[in-house]
Amino acid sequence: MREVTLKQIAENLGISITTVSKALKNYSDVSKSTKERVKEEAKRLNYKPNVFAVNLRTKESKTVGLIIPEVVHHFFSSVVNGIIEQAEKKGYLVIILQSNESYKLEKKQIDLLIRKRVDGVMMSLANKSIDIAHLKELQSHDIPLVMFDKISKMVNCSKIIINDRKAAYEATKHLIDSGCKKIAHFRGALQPQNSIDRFLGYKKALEDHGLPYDSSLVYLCENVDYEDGRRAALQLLKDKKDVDGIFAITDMAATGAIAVFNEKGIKVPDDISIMGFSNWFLSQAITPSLSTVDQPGFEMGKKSFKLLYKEMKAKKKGVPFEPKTVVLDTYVIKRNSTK
Amino acid sequence: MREVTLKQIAENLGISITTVSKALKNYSDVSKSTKERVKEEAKRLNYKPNVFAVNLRTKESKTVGLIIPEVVHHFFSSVVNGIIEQAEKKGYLVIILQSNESYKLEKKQIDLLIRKRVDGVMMSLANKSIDIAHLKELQSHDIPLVMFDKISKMVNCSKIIINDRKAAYEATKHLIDSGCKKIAHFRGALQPQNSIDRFLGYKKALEDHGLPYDSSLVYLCENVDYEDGRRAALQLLKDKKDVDGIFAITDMAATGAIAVFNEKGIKVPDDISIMGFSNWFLSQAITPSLSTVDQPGFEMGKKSFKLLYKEMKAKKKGVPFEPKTVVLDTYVIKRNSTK
DNA sequence: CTGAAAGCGCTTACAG
DNA sequence: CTGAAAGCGCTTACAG
Repeated sequence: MREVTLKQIAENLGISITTVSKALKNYSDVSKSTKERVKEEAKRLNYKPNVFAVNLRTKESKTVGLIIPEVVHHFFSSVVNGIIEQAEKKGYLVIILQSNESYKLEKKQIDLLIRKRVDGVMMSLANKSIDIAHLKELQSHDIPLVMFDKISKMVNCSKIIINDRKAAYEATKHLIDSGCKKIAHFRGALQPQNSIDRFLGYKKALEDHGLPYDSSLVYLCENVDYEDGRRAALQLLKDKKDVDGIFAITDMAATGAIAVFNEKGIKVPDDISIMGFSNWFLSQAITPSLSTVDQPGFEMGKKSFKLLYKEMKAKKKGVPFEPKTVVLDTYVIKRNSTK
Repeated sequence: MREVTLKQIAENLGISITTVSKALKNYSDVSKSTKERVKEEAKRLNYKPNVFAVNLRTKESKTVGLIIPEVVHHFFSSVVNGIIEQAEKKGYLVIILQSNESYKLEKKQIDLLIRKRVDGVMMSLANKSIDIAHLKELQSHDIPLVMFDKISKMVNCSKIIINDRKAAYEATKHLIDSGCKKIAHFRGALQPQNSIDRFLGYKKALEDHGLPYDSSLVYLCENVDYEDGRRAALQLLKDKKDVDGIFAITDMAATGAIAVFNEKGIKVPDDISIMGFSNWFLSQAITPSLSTVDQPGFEMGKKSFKLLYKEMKAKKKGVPFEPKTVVLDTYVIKRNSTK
């Protein structure tokens, strides 16, 4: 099937390409009757504008890029969902790339998106990204950028985040309020800001409530996953620390711990209370169901695109745009892994 | 920052645009020294070809579309992962769209991808899609199509599937082999082929092993999710059917059932064995861990792109391409929810 | 080995 | 109200 062009419509109707183009775009300087004839013919031929040509002329692709550390991940897939739903409403398509938490790959993906001339980029930083040269490069091409969840304070762009420290504080406080006296923390890698912030929130909550902070109760979960949670829980048992509560950095790590306790016949929450973080689907499906902190992924995705859209629109109009930082609310969800 | 063009390089070097273009693409009819000069200057200026112009000339976008029912879904996100990893290797970008299991939306997404002139499309059919006019439309534009998991037999295109009937047969057989005598089935909606096939596999396994098929032991889980599994399990208990095994259409439904039994003090697998389907991450994290059938999402994504790539290449060369159907292996994974 | 020229299919400033 | 023309930035068949 030969693709239909403006030229073909023009020839069929015996008018110029210019007029056809303007008629289809409802320019005011085209007569009503001509518009009707053109639109009818376009419909009849099932005309679809050649986006390649439109892109070249308008210097816009109506496409945005999204870089996330991992696709197979409840939180990020929720973000993706929020983004593509919102983008669709505004007629934008979304190209998704993965960084696999690698700095090198993230750099490569940014470069791909620059080459592709996307109209904007949304991203959550890879754990191993320290340098931000690639983001500066992106911005030097005048491509609007929005960061979410894992951000860099060094980059001047819009950001959508939660208050990790506060959220972790409240999670820990929930354990304290329910009677825990000796609370361990399964923390994430040393690098990422949100791992640091959650740790600090935990520490602060202890201090504010008269519980001594003990660094030997902090276990490292490098990958914040199920296996890490299992390992940390087994180590905790070996250490015989007599802990009565755990605040885990993610639901996955918390789930690993619960699995270990279930196997060993240790009762959750009677013997030990467990608090997760994120409110992944998982947390309501395990036994006992997991108390956690809700992290609004879908909302974060939606807001990310909305902000990006605003910036793209401002850029198009040549209006200056002031980057914004939006902090989304989180809240503790009590289930059966805490008293 | 003004974008660098071939013209600029040509002017800087005092040669023609043609030669610059050819030098950068390593045409054999350009002198070595010119190539070197051009490449050096391109690098110095950080030249990036304008893809919009390249697309227009080559009529290729190096972009493919992907339509899935839901992004937030372990299986589909695994497929997405396989696809974008493979696409990246070949220099393709992936646009992801969601159908939300709706026929109308699926149609719209197909239309978007046609307009966008993607080089190819991969998709898993929405549950509510019966009509295939939109897929015919896609093919009439000569855009290669690969379907995976949920396919339509009416469309002549490459397909990547599993043998649902066989997989369900083996899952049921596993229950029988472990001693179950009265096995219920939590089935999916009546429409989708894979829901039908899994039901048929269940039925066939009973018949082949001398167990009577009893339609009152088949419970409908319209959305094949956690809530459906809970509902079905509660109904099953109410019905007092004295069942000693359940084959659930998905891990989610199985997980809902396990949660109900855990709450009611019914021992899994001692009182009742449960078999899931898909091997989502979830299934190893719950207590007891869930026996299931592994459904290779990542592999399916990889293969989907590979086949699509072959077809796109054939099309470009003008070589005829014969659609293939690939059936991926599945296997039973025994965990603690069965004896 | 180099380059002038046509053309991909649009959009839009401008002339009439 | 209509249309000729320029131009977006490439690629490539062709001439020299």
